[in-house]
Amino acid sequence: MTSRARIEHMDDHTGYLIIKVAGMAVPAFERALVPLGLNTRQVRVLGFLHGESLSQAELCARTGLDRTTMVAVLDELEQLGHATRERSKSDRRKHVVRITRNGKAAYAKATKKLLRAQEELLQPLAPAERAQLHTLLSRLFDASQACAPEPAAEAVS
Amino acid sequence: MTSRARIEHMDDHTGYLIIKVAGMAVPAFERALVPLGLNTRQVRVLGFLHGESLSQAELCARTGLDRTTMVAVLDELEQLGHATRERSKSDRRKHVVRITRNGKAAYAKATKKLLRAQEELLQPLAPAERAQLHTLLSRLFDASQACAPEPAAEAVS
DNA sequence: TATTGTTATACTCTATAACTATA
DNA sequence: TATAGTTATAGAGTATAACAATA
Repeated sequence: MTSRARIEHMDDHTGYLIIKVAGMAVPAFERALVPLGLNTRQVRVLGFLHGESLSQAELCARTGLDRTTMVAVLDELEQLGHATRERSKSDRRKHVVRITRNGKAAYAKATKKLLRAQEELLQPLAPAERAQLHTLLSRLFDASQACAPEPAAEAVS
Repeated sequence: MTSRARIEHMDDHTGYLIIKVAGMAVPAFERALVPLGLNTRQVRVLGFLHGESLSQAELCARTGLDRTTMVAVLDELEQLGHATRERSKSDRRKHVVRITRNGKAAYAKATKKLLRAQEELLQPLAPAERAQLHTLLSRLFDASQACAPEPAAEAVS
């Protein structure tokens, strides 16, 4: 070869491809929630409240959000009428965070919107390929989680 | 089942999985470059300068970076001795940005570090699966690019 | 002394607009 | 008038530390 090998842009690497596709997914999801007046972070938190009432610290542990950020998110959700805070009777330092009926309805709508956005994002792939992609990404994510086990968080009353 | 359908966390959706895996990849790549005193943005810009000299505006078009951000990145690269700026003779408004010998060496090292980081990230997957993942992600990305065609940028002197 | 939630602060990123010099 | 590069500035987002209440 007359020198100058084909230029290898880091943009072509699989790792960077992941980042670029995520860069498409993030705004797509945020856009999908705009009509509901919600953002993905709020919806994520609602998702963890769907089955059980948790303290703010426990919500932080599950979502990976900072506790100062969690204060802001819950302020927003409370103002929207999607969640409530009340002091725990067993440990008065803690707040029991509950999702409201409104919050559950909003979460259901949000899930539909997000699934539609995902549908659009994954449209170039056939169903079997989407399943493949899901499996491959799950394996990558699970492998990383195996290293850093999270301490089990219990529900509060 | 006694009501209460299985809770469907948005964290389990493929779209969100992409975001989470990207959330692992970004810091992994940044960490890989720390020993070289570089970040991914700088390396990306270097990658586009590898074959040809470009104006800042053309670099912006290719990388998608804002022109004010590009100023900062090139300030950094210039200070590191990895790139140079000089006024174009054909159009004195433009700067011809060139990668230096040092810059090429740094880019080569950075590429190795990034490939190793990617290797680690993709380790849970067999080679054939990595190729699959690459193909699937490429299809998603290419499909999105097909909508917004970029105007061809020419090299400068 | 440690933990829960809160507030205040600082720091980074990004986006916008305004300015200059050239065309 | 429009473009290339630069600078200044404001906003959002994030991270840190300090604080009050409770354990």
